[in-house]
Amino acid sequence: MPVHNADIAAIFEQIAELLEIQGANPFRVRAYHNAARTVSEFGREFTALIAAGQDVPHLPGIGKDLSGKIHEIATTGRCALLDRLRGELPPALTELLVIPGLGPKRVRTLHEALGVDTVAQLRAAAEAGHIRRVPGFGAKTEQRILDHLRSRPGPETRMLLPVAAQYAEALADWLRGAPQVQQLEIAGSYRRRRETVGDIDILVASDAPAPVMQRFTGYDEVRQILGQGSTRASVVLASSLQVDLRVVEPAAFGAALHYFTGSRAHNIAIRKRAQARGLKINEYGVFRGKARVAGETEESVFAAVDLPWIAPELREDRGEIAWAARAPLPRLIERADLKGDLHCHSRASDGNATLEELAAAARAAGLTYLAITEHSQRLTVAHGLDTARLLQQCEAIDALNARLDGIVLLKGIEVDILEDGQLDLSDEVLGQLDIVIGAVHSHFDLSPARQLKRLMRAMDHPHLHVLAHPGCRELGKRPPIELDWLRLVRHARRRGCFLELNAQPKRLDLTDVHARMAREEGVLVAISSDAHTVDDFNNLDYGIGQARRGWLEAADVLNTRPLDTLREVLRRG
DNA sequence: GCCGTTTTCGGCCCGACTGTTTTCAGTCG
Repeated sequence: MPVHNADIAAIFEQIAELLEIQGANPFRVRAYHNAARTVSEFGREFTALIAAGQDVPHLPGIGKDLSGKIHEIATTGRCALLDRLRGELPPALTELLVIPGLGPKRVRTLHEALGVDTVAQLRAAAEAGHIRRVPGFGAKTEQRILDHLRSRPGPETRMLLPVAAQYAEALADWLRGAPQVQQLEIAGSYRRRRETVGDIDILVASDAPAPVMQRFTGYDEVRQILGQGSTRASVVLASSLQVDLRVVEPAAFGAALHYFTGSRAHNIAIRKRAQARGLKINEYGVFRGKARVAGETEESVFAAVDLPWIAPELREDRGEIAWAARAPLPRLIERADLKGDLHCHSRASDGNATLEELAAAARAAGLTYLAITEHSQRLTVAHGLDTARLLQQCEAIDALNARLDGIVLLKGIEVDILEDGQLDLSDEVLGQLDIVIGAVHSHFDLSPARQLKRLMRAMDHPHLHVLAHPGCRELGKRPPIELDWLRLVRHARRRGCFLELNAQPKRLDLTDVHARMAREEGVLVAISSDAHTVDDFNNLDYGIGQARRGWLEAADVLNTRPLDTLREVLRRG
């Protein structure tokens, strides 16, 4: 069984949790948590690197010991430290940590006092009334555990960004109705434009917190109030979305916004930087001793630690701080930079709009060209086009272009990449099109080596311009295909191919990490709506968010070119 | 366990809220 980076990260997470329950040095615990994150975000598979005879590369927070463990896990699939810890503590104890109110200390106490090692044993102990008798516990804690276990809401679910947006924006509007609200921002991973969000963080500036808090907990979608203080409250909405509200005075809004936007790792790094300058940063401002020296705006907070403002999408502690300290950050792409869209479907395959309707909607969305890229014949469920139908559509597009104003339709196809890397239509017909995007819609589970070979072979094809939704994932449904991404990206570079960043919120494929890899390797990215309806051009906003998380500038994106430049770029040698 | 314009040792971000206490530990973000 191949060992993936995700497997290494999972082992580090479990080591961290078991060490925590053992009461180990919290900074050692944090080192393992950090390492898990770094490993899972690293662009290449360690197993592949090591198999190629290379060393584990130097990564921040990964020293001699941890890089040795990465090597150990990648080559053996096991980790001696984890095996030892599992012998010392029942591994199932870590499953208790997800229960609200139970952290490492209390889990350990329950283990020692009551012999509780599993969720089932915890439930039995709670039902028998044993937990309330343990020192440090009480009736309320016991009840809270029981409530959670009885209402067991299944595995932790994260919402797609546009789904969360509906609930979050409505609640934000409701809060803005309070006259005491002076400023309001939805912060957290929502503001960082992560592809999914686990909860919503709302920040309000107000001189009168109490009525704001009251309005918040009185919102009619609130199902449960998890906690409520004078400046902070947590609720669960009927949709199961958790929302946290924080109210601060206006003079602290910038500091609080920075704090509440995160990511946590970014915040920690910024606060460390402040420490080194004799400053302290918290949600109330930047302080030298007791004097507040900054905090009204985010810019002032960054300036206090000698940094320019860093866009929320970059705040993941992926090198943005060191970068900003020595050079200008990328000027991140914006929606207005997009000149066209290179992927959509009409009624001819599985879309539900006509060519004319799509053209009008694209023009209304500010675009000047739109590639029509139906599925190809192999995808029968989507009414994929064979050669005859494709040529018919080309004629229809020519005719339509003659009448259209302000937008040009490009003749294209989303051609299926077959299992062996061949394309689903002949060279002859593909050569007549303006643009060919290729996509995998089957055999997602080939071995990484075969999958890579398949995609590289498809890219070798002289007429293929863009590899569409390269990871083939659907968030929450289908995992990405497995392959060595750096080799794929470098092959695209050699062949003059481009990689799509599919902007459908359920896909957002490329990932942020791979988009950044493409930029660093000099491969242009196409941000495409994959529209199937006239409303789907709104997807482009989500694609832009993902692209910004991948550090992309307008110049890194294929479809920021005006049409004549685009045509030149597509004519690859 | 990591890391170094104070440091190879001794630090490591910071505060709100809850429940169980009677001054605070634990959890959470």
